[in-house]
Amino acid sequence: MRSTRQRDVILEDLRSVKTHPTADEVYEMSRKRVPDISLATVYRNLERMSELGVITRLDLSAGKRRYDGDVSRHYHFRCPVCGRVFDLSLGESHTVEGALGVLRSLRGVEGVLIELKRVCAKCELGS
Amino acid sequence: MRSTRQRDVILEDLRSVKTHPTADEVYEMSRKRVPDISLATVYRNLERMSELGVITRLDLSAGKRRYDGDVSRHYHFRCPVCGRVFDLSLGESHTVEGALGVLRSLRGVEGVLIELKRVCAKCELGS
DNA sequence: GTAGGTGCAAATAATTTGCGGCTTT
DNA sequence: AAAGCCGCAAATTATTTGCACCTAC
Repeated sequence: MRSTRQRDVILEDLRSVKTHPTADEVYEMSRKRVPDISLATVYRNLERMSELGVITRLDLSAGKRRYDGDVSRHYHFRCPVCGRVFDLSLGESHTVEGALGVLRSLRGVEGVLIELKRVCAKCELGS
Repeated sequence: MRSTRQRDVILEDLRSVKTHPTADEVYEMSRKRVPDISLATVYRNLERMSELGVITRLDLSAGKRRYDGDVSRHYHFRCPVCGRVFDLSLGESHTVEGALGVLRSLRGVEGVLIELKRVCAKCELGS
């Protein structure tokens, strides 16, 4: 994958925020520095970079897909009302159970989704 | 909400399967008994019934929304490769932690998503 | 009788793709 | 120069909506 102005800006922009922007939101950010960038390019690059593991793709909303510039191991939760996606720290134990504890202890945010990145056997086995 | 042939068939069909069908899949099922049912009617009814709590709407895939005829308290997980959504029992402890234990103990299926049905404070507080 | 429901077709919304031209390497 | 990108516009996919007709209560 070679380096282009568009790709670099998209990645920088994605990494500069802690929200988990949609392709559209990244497009609006990147347009400020590369005014004639196209939405298709943003989609293509986000897709490409998530395939390569440079960024993370979040399929946590039914409507829009979101992206995360942080590829370190952590979980997310999403509010079913507003659709926002928040980071969830792993907690002291560094396990999912720990993350659930952190989630419960948060004042205000009660949490919605926890994401575990594994694949079911049916898929690993081929089809 | 009054009872119509279409609505009744949609609900029966949804309840008759343990997969978590998309609107499209429900449409294909219901068409067998009500050949001239329209996809719009299926969408409208699934949406309506999930608002009323008669069925559950699952926003677990980025692409398609899925529906569950089982409204009892339970969680789901989704394979990130094939997109299928499976039920996850709550386990002996009847808690999320219990469900995670069940998930881990399953041979083959290792799990992907856990869903907690709560809302974040920002939403409860108004906006 | 009428409020609510239905089918159809058109409209949105999110994402993907074909293609001719431009840029890295 | 060649492979890889890009912008644009058209195509797809999932879902929603407007409207005229229909039907359960």
